[in-house]
Amino acid sequence: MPDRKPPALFYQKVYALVRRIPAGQVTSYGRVAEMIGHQGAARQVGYAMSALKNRQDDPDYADVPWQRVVGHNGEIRIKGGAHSRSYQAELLQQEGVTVRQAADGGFVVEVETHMWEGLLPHEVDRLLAGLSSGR
DNA sequence: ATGTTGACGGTTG
DNA sequence: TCAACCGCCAACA
Repeated sequence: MPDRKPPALFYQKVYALVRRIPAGQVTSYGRVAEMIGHQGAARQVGYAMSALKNRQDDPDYADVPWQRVVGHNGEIRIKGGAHSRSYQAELLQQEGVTVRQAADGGFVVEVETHMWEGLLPHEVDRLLAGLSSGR
């Protein structure tokens, strides 16, 4: 059952910012939280990513590049089993991101070369200005 | 209003 | 080093 209610404001902020991550680069849950002014809310950013799977057929949210958000150390943290993690790794590799496979079978993005610099505070302000009112 | 739930991140032993 | 804790805080029941 897809979720057709509009997402809560916090989620909208997360999605708006994640859409700005350039292809071929990544950022972390914690950095997303910090940039939108919710320092320490990294887990909630992950929760927002998880909620996207209920909106796959909603054109307003189907284009959010969720695969570009990883753990602060580059670790792929998506739940849903090994298949989901290898899928995220595959999507990233397709856009040119270096992903290594760790000894334990997990995947780790090479953050040293692919970490996104992020947006400046005033750029975030502009991006998030007047959310909540529209879709 | 209150308790539970996490696609986190930092600390501890 | 690495696993186990534990604080975090918005959403949701």
